[in-house]
Amino acid sequence: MAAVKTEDLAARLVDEAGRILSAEGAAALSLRRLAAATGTSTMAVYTRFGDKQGLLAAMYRAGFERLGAAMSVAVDGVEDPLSALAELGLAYRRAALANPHLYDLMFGRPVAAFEPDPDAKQVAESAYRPLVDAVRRCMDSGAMVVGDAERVASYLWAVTHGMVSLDLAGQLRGDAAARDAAYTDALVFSSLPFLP
Amino acid sequence: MAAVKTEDLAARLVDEAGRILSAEGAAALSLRRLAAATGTSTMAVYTRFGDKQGLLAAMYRAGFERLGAAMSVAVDGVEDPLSALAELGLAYRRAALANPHLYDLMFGRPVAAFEPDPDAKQVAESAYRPLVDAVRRCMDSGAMVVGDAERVASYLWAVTHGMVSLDLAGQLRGDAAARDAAYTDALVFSSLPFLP
DNA sequence: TGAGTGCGATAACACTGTTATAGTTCGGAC
DNA sequence: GTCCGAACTATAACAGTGTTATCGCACTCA
Repeated sequence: MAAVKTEDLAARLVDEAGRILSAEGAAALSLRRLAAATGTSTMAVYTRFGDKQGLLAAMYRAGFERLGAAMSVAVDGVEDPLSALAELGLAYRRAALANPHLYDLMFGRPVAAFEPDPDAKQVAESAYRPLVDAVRRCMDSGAMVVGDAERVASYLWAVTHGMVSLDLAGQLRGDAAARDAAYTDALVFSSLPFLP
Repeated sequence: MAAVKTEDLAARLVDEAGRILSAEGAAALSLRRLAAATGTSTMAVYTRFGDKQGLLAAMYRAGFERLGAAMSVAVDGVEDPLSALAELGLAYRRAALANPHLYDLMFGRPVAAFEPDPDAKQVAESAYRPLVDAVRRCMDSGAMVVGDAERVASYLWAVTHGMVSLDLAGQLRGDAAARDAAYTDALVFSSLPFLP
């Protein structure tokens, strides 16, 4: 028994923790529960991640890595720069709605004032990179007025994040179809100030 | 001793809980701590609010009531409809930055998957009303293209909320002044699509 | 004055994250 | 083959959490 490499155990802990978080929320994610589900003891978390915060930080990193990957895939092969921008927006919402609790961990403080360490924030930056690149492509191709790409990207991100966040908090009225439509409208509105 | 009416005790519990939440975050808000600070026992929370969720719901309500009041005051006496809209946006951010943890409670799920009950959401709606009114005034006065005021207000709210939320999560780069500027820029950008 | 009733204080229960201790297992050296 | 050393893990204990049952007090009303 115990034919599991230690490297795999760390990954399995993060995976299983993500599963519990997605399925039952932050309140259900206890170390005893996680240890039982992974077939080990709570000490595994402490030797691997230091404490629960370390585990959450690893989940935070994994979440942004997956988000960044999903965003990259979304624009892969899309020629038209404005279409690529729209695809990014749609992919962002899709990822958030597919795993709301993980989204909470990444963009809120669902558990005990968890503060990501600086190098974890670097990973968050990398998920933001495809958006900046897409905006820059729009400017280079003349689809957008030339300006500060970072600033524009930051604004576009705030719009998508705001819509998704209000949606998840139950603050947007209307059924699912109406909220879908409101989101695509928001994508259009957000880019209008920067079109030539 | 004990010259405190029961009505006052409920209010004092909510007040003191808000103080602890603002000062030290959600992790520090325990019932024993709250009871000690208020000079009573944990049972007071259970007889008044049922359980901790009930206390959080009361705080949620109080937060939105204060937010709505702050928004109403912000537009009070402002004649120009577009200026009123801008004042609302600034007041919103001011309120959020003044009490980030309460903002988390209202727009996220900082503690144990707390779900506000429907009538508490009604209070949240009332805080949203001044914004819809301001948009409608813009449309009536010709400062904005006539359209669905609720939909436009929802979009404007998403922009402000998105900017504030990313700011609080530490996802916006730049110093305080730069983030202030980015916010006022965002207020301008957000209204551009609806100007005549 | 006395009965009744609602409310708060106390203490216990099951749970949480964390840590100290002890045991187990695995690798390599003689 | 045997033994040592060093990780790692399981177990159990500690302080703290939300919650609840029990008990006693105080206040109200007849």
